[in-house]
Amino acid sequence: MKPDKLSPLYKKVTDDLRAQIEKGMYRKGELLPSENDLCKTYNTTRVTVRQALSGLTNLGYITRRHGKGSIVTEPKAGLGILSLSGVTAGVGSQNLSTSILQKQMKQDWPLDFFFPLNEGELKHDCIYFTRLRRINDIPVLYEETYLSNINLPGFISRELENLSLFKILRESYNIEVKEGEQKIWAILGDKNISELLNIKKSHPILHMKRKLKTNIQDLNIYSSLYCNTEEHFLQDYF
Amino acid sequence: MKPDKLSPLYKKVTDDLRAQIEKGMYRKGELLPSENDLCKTYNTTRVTVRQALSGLTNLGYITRRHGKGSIVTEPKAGLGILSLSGVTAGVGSQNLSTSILQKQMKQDWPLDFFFPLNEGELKHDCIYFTRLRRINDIPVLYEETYLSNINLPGFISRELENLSLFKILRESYNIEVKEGEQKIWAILGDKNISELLNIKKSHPILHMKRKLKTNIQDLNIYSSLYCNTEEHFLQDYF
DNA sequence: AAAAACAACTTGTATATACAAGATGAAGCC
DNA sequence: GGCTTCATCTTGTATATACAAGTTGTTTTT
Repeated sequence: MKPDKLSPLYKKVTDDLRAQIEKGMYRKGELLPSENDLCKTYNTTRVTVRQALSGLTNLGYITRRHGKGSIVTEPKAGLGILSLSGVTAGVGSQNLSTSILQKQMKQDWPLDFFFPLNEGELKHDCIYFTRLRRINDIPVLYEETYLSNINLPGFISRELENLSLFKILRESYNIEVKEGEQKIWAILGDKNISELLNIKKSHPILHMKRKLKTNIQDLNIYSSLYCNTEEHFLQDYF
Repeated sequence: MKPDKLSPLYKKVTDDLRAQIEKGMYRKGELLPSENDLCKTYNTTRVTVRQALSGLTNLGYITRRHGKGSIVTEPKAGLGILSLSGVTAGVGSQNLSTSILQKQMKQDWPLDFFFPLNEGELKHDCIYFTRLRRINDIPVLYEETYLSNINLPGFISRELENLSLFKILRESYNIEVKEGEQKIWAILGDKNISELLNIKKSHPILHMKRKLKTNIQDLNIYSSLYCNTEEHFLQDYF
C-alpha cells in the first residue's frame, strides 16, 4: 500500500490501531491482529507494521510478547505525565469535571516565567488559561497553562471544558506532544491557592511545573499545577 | 556481523554507544557516527543500526534529526522516573552522597505491602534496604526499596553506597528496567520521617510510591520515598 | 494416561536494497 | 557580493525475504 502524500504509512497504521483501541474495539488484555494479518490489511510488510506497533508500545497502548502477540494494555497517561487518580478504585470520568476559570486569552509572556524561553517563543505571544478539576464536585487540581501562539487558528474560541487538550492539539492541529520535563515540590498553599482548592492554609499541597515539547518548533506547553492530595494522588505510568 | 549467542547484534550496538556516551567519548550536542558509518563498523545493515539508535532515542541518550544525524543529549533520568535536582544549578555528583541505613536483607514481603503482589512474587522472599540521600550533607531523600529475590546471587553483599542500583542490575545481572508506575502525595511527615530528614513536623514532605518492572518475570523493584523539597525538588524528563 | 514430538502459529532478529527528503557546503551564475 | 543550482552528505520510509525462537494445541509415541 502506498502512503498518501502527507503522512507515512506506518503512521496511518499507528493512528488506526490507536483509534480502534480508544474506541474500545479491542479491550484490555485482548490481542491485536498478528503482524502478518496487519500486513495483509494494509498491504505492506512486517518492517512497516512493526514500526507502527513499536510506536504503540512506546505510547503504552500495547505490550508485546514473543511468540504470543500484541496485548492491548491500559494506555499510559500520555508520555509519563502525571495524571489524577483516586485512592480508592480510580476516578471514573463521570466523577471528574473540569471548569475553565480563565478562558483562553492571548497575552505577553510573563516577565518572571517559570521556565526559560527561547527567542522563537518570545517572538510570539502566548495563550493562557486556567482550569480547576473537581472530583465528585470537590476541587482537587488547579492548573495554569501557557502555550506559544503558533499556528493555532481558532484555538482561543474552542471549548476546553471536557476535552483533553492533547486530543484537540493532535486531531485539530496535527500537533503531537513529544517529550518534556516536570519538577515537583510539596508546599504549603498560599491564601489564593488554598481558597481555590478549599483547604486549610496549613495543608500540604503538591506543586508541579512542567514543560511539554511538541513536534512544532518553538511550540511548547507549560503548566503550573497545584493538587490537593488528601483524598487523591497524582499517578503516572511510564 | 553475526550476533553472539547470548545477545542480539542491535543490542550490542546500543550498549556500545551508550557506554561511549557515558564515558564522555561523545559530548552533549555532538553527532554520533552516521548510520552508514555504524553499518561499516559493526558490519551490518541500516535496519539493525536504526533499531539500536531507536533504543538510544527512547532512553534519551540521543535525539535524531532528519538530514542531520544523531545528536547526543542529556540522558533522561531513566524512563521518566523522578530524580533529585537542585533548585540552583543542579546537584553535582560531588555534592550528593548516599548512605545505607538498612543494608540489604532478605525478609518476607510485608503483609500490608503498598502494591499488590502476584503469586510469582510471593513465592520468593524479598530483599529490603533503605537509603538516605544527602545534598551538601543535608538529608533530602529517604528511600525504602523492596525487590523480589530472583536470580540475584551475591546481591545481598554488594556495596550500594555510591553506585546506581539500575547500573548494577544492568551490568552484573543483565536486568533492564522497562516500565513502571508511581504515585505521589504531599504530606506532613510523621515523627520518624521528620527526624530522618531533620525537619520540623509541620513541614510538607513529598511522598512517592513506585513500582518498576524489569525484563525478568516477577522481578519488580518497589520503593517508597520521602523527600524534603524545601531546598530541592524532584524532576524528571520523558 | 502421561510424555515426547510435531505442526502451526506468533514475534524477534537480520540482510539487502531502493527511493524520498532534509541539511549543507561548494560551484557557478547574475 | 549575493543568488541559485547542484552534489553529497544525512536520516526517513518502504519492500522483500529468511531464519531463529517463544507459544500453543495436536498428534504420536511410550
